[in-house]
Amino acid sequence: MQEQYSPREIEHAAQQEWERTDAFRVEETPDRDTYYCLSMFPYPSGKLHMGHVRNYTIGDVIARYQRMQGRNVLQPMGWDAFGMPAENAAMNNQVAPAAWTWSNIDYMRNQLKSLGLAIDWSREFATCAPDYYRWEQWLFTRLFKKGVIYRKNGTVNWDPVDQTVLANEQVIDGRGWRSGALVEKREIPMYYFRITDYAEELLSSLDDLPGWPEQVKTMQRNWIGKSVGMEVHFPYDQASIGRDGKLKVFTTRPDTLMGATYVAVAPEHPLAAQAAESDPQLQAFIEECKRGGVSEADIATQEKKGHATRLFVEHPLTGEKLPVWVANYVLMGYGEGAVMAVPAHDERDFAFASQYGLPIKPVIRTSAGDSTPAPWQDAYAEKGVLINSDEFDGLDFDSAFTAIGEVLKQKELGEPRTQFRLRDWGISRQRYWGCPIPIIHCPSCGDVPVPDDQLPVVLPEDVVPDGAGSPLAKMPEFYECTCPSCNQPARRETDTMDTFVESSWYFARYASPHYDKGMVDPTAANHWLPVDQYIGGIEHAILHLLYARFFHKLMRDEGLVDSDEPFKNLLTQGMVLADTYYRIDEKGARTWYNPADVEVETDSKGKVLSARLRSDGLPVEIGGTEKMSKSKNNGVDPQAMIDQYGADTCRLFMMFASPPDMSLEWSDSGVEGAQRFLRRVWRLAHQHITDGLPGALDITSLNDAQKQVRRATHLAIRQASQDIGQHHKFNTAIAAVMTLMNVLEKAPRDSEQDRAVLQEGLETVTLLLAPITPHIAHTLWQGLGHDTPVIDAPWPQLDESALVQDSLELVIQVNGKLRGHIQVPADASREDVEAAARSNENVLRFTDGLTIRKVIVVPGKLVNIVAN
RNA sequence: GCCUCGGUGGCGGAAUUGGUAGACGCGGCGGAUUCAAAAUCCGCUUCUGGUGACAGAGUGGGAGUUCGAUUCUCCCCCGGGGCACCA
Repeated sequence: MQEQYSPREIEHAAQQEWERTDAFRVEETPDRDTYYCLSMFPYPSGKLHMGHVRNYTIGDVIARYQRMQGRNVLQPMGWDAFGMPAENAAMNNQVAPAAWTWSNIDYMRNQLKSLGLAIDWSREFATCAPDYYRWEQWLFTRLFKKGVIYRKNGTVNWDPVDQTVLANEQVIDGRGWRSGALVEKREIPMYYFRITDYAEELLSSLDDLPGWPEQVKTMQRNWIGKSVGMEVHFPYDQASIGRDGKLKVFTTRPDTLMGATYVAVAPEHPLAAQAAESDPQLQAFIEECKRGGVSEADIATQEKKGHATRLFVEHPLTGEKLPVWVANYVLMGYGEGAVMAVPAHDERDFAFASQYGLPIKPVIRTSAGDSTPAPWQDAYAEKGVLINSDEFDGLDFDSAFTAIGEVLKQKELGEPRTQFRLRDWGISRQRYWGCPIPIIHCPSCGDVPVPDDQLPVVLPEDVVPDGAGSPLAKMPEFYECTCPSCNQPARRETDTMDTFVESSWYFARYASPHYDKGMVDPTAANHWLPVDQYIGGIEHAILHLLYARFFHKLMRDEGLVDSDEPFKNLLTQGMVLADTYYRIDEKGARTWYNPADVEVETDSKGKVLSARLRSDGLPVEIGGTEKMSKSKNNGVDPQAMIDQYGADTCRLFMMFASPPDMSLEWSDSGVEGAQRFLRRVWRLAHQHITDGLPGALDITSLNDAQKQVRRATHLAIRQASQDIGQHHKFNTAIAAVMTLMNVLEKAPRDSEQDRAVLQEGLETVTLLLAPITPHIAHTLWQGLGHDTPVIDAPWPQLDESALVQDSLELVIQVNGKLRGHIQVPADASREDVEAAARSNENVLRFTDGLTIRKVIVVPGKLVNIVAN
């Protein structure tokens, strides 16, 4: 072992040895305990950012720790390779998305390898490869035939200038991000997954996931949003529009039905369109509602507006005429796209009724009384006894629910129903760089799925999109085809799939990544699945994780996997945040500048005053702290840090900075300290090894000093084992090793036994650090005299007897305030402890003139004397 | 707007889940070593008052429960994430 710690050399050597011995390649070995450790695969955006380093180091620490527990650990890596950034890069640089993506993958693969991750690279794949997405298309055709996938209209953001559909991210303040044009809502046909058919199961099986954070399960439950309520029909007979019918609404408060004073429908509701046929003003209002983006955040924060129609519906119980309004706050996507409005007991309806002068009729006795004068009070929404409701007066919520449900059922005007907030998953995208939807539109046969023997539908790879419309729709050589059932000329679907589809099943593909007879090899898939530990950003808590759970169930129902859930344990990593900086051009478009290119001015207290771009010295706007992302250009490239300090230092620094589930504002202050710590470990080990390795440790003949050192070693084992193995708190595990090092550096090294105790300490430091800083651990382990590599060494065992102490220090409090410390024998009785506390000098001083009322003794911890 | 998580020294964070607030590290200050510097080592470092022993205050703000609250309860403020086409 060299005297100087030189990360570059030892990291290179360790990585070469792992590669030479294929150290992380795994196979299905039936007699071994398996552990599938999976980190969310990256989008190949160009370079790694700190969030990636954090994510993959966490995964690697867990994988290596599990290997030291003796398990057969699978840790794969791949690329979520389809997506919008490739199209944007293509437009900016005139490179085809495929070429851009593949070169990013090559660069980022090298970056990942330089981090020394224990990955089985033989299983690597990219989702943009036809032998991957072929099976996605295969599953699509199966599901389409089963009716799990269907076609209907959906609403998208339309940029009238660029003549293209925009993603929500591309709509900023209601305008297209490139054109600056006001965005409109537009209805187009799309394919949908019937995820709502699985809503009940997706909800209930959350209870079978004790290894998931409560926070994520809560968010998913709320997202699925099961509510029990009533479907209520309001009949209408409208000579003016020549149609009869029933307006269906869903309500969770049928007990307030007698207080309904109007109904409101979404602007997209068919009844709104009917009413507008003879009403130009209403027509104009509906047009106005089309302005702006489709995202819920936009819709929910816009001003609540409504417009009366000339239509009326009948109250299902009283027959009273209720006016029909069109309101922009009613969402077409939830329930029936129509609501019954009870202004007296719903805050939003109350505001709307007040604004438009609609009647407010209280029908519930609440804690605020029998009436509902303005302003709104939260108590108005309470459940209570019914009033002003004829035959239902005096009933409480539950009996009113039942009674009103029965009457509605008799009249065939409604019945109890469960409603989910969850909507079916629309997956059609009018984009190029995605998996083609395997459907052929035939004038006589309709939508025909592409037969298995014609899969995959290969995406042409040399296209450079221009940002106007869908490129595939302009390529006859792609879309012209013949119908598989009737052989007549037909047109291939030119939409591609949402990229969430690829990331919904990749975890299963890793079990048999090169299998060419099916989506997965069921034997391999069932060997590895479910994933034992899944690690990824909290930002995926809902969408990705819900879709992956849904897909796993779809695959189960196709007989491809046996398990019900894909991820047994989930660790949601907090995001790495960084400041954002931008400038706005004359069109209103924003250009984002990387924090590395910006100079920040602060006052004497460190408060940020202004920021300017280094290259031109001119000011930039400060956009706040956000997650590192391509779109805000605030990702910090870890490469410079890896080059300067090495992978171990980066890994150590990143793991020491904070616990994995906490969000982290990026700052590199402290990297030096991580490096300094590794140098100290190296130096002590080097000195120890140079002195010659000691003989065996004899724990029966240790002196007090040696016992203290050995106690420190086993305290570190206890702390690190809990922190890494159970709580995934790597920062405190590292702190424990640092504390141990502080002891070892001062430990005596004179006798053979001194040095045997130190040997145990240094071996412990090496083993505890092995998952976190694997390269230095690899070298130290050899130096400490071991032939087998540290990756296969067992995790150190705690010797409880090393922790035993003869005496303890207790805290003495008077009235809860710290007043002193006493040293007592470990086996002292409660009486002895109390007596020692009472006679403490400081206690006497602070209780002087007071009467002692109570003495609380917490064994091994403290004594609190209550006096007044 | 809705759902969810968080807020502790100058900074990152710790606190065995109701029992010594600030572990461990960064930064800062002082010292040793050195011709000098780097590196390394030692000491101090929450705030206020005091030369000091020490005392008081203190975990976003306000109230409460308790012998004792960073931890539990209620109200409020601020920040992060998600909101179905960023991934």
